[in-house]
Amino acid sequence: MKPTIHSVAQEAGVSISTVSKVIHNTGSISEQTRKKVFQAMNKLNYHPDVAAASLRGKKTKVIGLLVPDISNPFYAEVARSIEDRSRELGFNVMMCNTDNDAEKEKEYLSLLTSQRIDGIVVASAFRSTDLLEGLLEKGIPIALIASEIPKLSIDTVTVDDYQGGYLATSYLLSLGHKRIAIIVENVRSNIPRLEAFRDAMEEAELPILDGYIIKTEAMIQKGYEGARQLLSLQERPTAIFACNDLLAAGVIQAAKEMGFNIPEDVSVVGFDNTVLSTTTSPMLTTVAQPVKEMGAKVIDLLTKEMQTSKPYKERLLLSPELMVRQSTAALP
Amino acid sequence: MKPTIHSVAQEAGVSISTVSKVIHNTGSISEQTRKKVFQAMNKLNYHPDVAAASLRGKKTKVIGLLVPDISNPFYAEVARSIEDRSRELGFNVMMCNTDNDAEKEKEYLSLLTSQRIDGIVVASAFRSTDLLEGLLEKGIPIALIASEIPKLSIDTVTVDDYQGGYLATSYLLSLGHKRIAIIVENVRSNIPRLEAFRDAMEEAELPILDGYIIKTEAMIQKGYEGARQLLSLQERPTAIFACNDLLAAGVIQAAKEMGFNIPEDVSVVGFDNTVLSTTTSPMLTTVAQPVKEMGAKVIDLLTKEMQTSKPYKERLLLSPELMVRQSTAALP
DNA sequence: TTGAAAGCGCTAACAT
DNA sequence: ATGTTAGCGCTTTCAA
Repeated sequence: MKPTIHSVAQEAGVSISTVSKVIHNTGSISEQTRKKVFQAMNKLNYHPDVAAASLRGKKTKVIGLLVPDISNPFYAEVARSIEDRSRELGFNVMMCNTDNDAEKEKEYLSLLTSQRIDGIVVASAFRSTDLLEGLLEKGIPIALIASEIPKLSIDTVTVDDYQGGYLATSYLLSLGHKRIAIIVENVRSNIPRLEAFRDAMEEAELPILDGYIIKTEAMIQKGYEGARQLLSLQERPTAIFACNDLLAAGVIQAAKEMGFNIPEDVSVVGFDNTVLSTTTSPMLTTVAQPVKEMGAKVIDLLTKEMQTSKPYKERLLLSPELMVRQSTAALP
Repeated sequence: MKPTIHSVAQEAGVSISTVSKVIHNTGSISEQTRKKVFQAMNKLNYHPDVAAASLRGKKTKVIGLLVPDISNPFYAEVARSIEDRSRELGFNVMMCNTDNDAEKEKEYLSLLTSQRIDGIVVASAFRSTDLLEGLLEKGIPIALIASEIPKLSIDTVTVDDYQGGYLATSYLLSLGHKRIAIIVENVRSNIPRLEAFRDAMEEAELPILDGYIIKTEAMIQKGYEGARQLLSLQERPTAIFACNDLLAAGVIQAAKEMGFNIPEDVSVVGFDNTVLSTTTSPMLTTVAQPVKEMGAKVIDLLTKEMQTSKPYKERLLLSPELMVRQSTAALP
């Protein structure tokens, strides 16, 4: 039998409330009693039952995490940083993969709310926001990471996507490229990246040619297909900005397969700075998101929210950094 | 206020036990009452509180997952497959990163046991096994995936590591390679891979040269260092078997940097068939683990164990498959 | 400084 | 077919 607070009390020859006080360091107990209780806990290898404690209004020390897909290296790194910080603060993380699918998002949300979790971190797209709104109204602490929902007042941590897109585009521009194409993922975070691309091109008084903007999903295969399409164009681009590393990896594959050299014939820039960016060949020039900091920050915001529901929400935009590697070169 | 079984009962004008019966479809209730209750649940948007239910001896529907590092693509894929199957069966997954560190393993185990989880899946190394033994004795369902502890009687799902190692080595042998080196990770699962390597070499009556066996950790950087070491040898290997894709990616980097062509000068074989194996250039020949099946199987074993503690444990060895890509070639 | 007792939301045995 | 009731392990007044 698992030891309970009763068995500990019995073993120590005190009442259960005394044991509870010792555990939580509340009330006042004599040094002697405290020692007895600790001994009993050790002897029985007692661990308080969090479920029972949470029934009495305490917290569960569990945080729900909704990601599109943990096997996507970017989200794996996000998850890691979140779990690290959570553990430091004594929280466990419940992992949910939504595939950005509205049905799954809904299912998980209901699953999580019946699990009495203390808060939710969302990295999933949530194209339908009413569900989140509902939880927000109920006062369940929620925070967003690497995804934004502008119309909702909600704690958010993202990289500055606009700045990232601008960084990537203007770097290609500075290299002398004029025919630059972009492959974006069809999610909210990519909108500012595309916008920055447009702005940078306009500032440089350069046109975005027909068919130079491709919207697709975050898969290597999709990047591959997009690149084949772009590189088959009459006027093919000399540089491609792929809005995440997965897409960029596909672009590199396609370009090589079609006989183009990287970076001599085509420059490629990615986004995220995942492991992939160091295993492609040439290694990928990419926009780095400060994932460690983002994960830590989002948990800090969430736990702050759990303590006292703040009247205002915070929106953190961390700065991206361009990692120049070998997939980009000056136009000859 | 969160609705409780009481509020539902009141709303529906019945007793709480009737509501409970409706929820669990037990006892007998009239169609009419059932409908009333469902309506009330919907109206209040009621979700049963799992914590409270679990207090009464029911299950928590939570599975703990211990992986070394979720940001390692292999474990990310393992985690994904585990979560998928868990969700199908109505379980949530609590994610824990141990870094194969004994301290963290211990901490998480104690954290998980006080969380009243229904079972634990372990992919972490657990060099010290007494902790697991303790849980096993307590009757907590545990299952291992992609890691083995031969001396413990415990449900286990792994790829046939010996066969995988044999597959890789004999493929290189069949290509005419004679000077083959190996880089292994210093964990249990790699022991049979190394053993198979030795056996295959012996059967081919080929020696394993001095310094041709390198033991290290699963990091790109370590693979890189290992390869630099190997390729600097007087008698350098013509083929390198890296016991996971991360190491193999490092090997490819080092080889290229030193001016060797792959596969012309050096053949490289990896293990795991993660995303990385398709983003390296050339793409990596590697031993594929059937991750989807492994994840599903381990959850099936675990849930079976949760229902009735079987007197015997199962050990599943799934077959690996060699994925031949472009990093290997016949010796000229 | 300590202990008794009420109840958190729920299930299940037992009554009706 | 439906309701009453006794806890599950714990926290937290309140009383001693």
